[in-house]
Amino acid sequence: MRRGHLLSTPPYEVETALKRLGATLRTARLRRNITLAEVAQRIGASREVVGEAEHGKPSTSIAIYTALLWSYGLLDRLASLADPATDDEGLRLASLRERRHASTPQPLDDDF
Amino acid sequence: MRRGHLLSTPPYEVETALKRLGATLRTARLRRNITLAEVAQRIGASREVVGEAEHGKPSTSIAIYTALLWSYGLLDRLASLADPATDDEGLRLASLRERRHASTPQPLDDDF
DNA sequence: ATCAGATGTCGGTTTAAACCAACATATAAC
DNA sequence: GTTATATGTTGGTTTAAACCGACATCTGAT
Repeated sequence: MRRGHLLSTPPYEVETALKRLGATLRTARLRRNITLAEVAQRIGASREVVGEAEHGKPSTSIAIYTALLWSYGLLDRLASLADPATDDEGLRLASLRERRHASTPQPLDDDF
Repeated sequence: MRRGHLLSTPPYEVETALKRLGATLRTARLRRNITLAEVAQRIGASREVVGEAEHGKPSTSIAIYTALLWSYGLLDRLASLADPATDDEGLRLASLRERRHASTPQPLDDDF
């Protein structure tokens, strides 16, 4: 590849976090006693990519990871990953100034 | 595309969760008063893909999302998304039987 | 050791992600 | 209004993700 280096060689912490996430996804699946092929079919993906997600492959789409969480009933935690209410650093900064000079053309449809 | 439908048309809950995640990532960035171009450069990606992540694009690689969390100091939460210790359903099942018939060829290197 | 099931891997095809540059639009400040 | 900055969008290129089939390997049980 050699274009953006992010996908091939992400920061070490990112790589590590993804490996851990993958391992937890594998544990969740095994506990539910289903195979790679079975979850793959459920979420509409191939068996290989699910295996890659469980290995924490960085270049795999977030849809795969998310669909796995969904199939295990663990989806609710995802959306609150960067939850503004618990983003301490962000809260500190927000209290100073919410934003100096930015543009938010479409209010980034918050209708969910 | 039309091959796997997951990337183009994920389950509604998945789509929604990703949009919410994207919105929180945008909030986190704005609070830190940095631009798309700036975070993009920091994490080694293009400005466009960061914008897409903030819109919750499902087909974007998890590396982008993860690197954003990392740059905001919010990475620690990711790995515990499917944390076996708090996977209630998984715990229930695990107490019954840890696994009937599976294979874990390489112990999925847990060295982190 | 054998057998069956699960997972890993390889080769080849299709599709599109990620990139880049340039331009369009929107917002904020003046 | 104008200007400056940020974000959105478009077109084109490169690279590889995701797919599929077949085969290899590993594990667990017999």
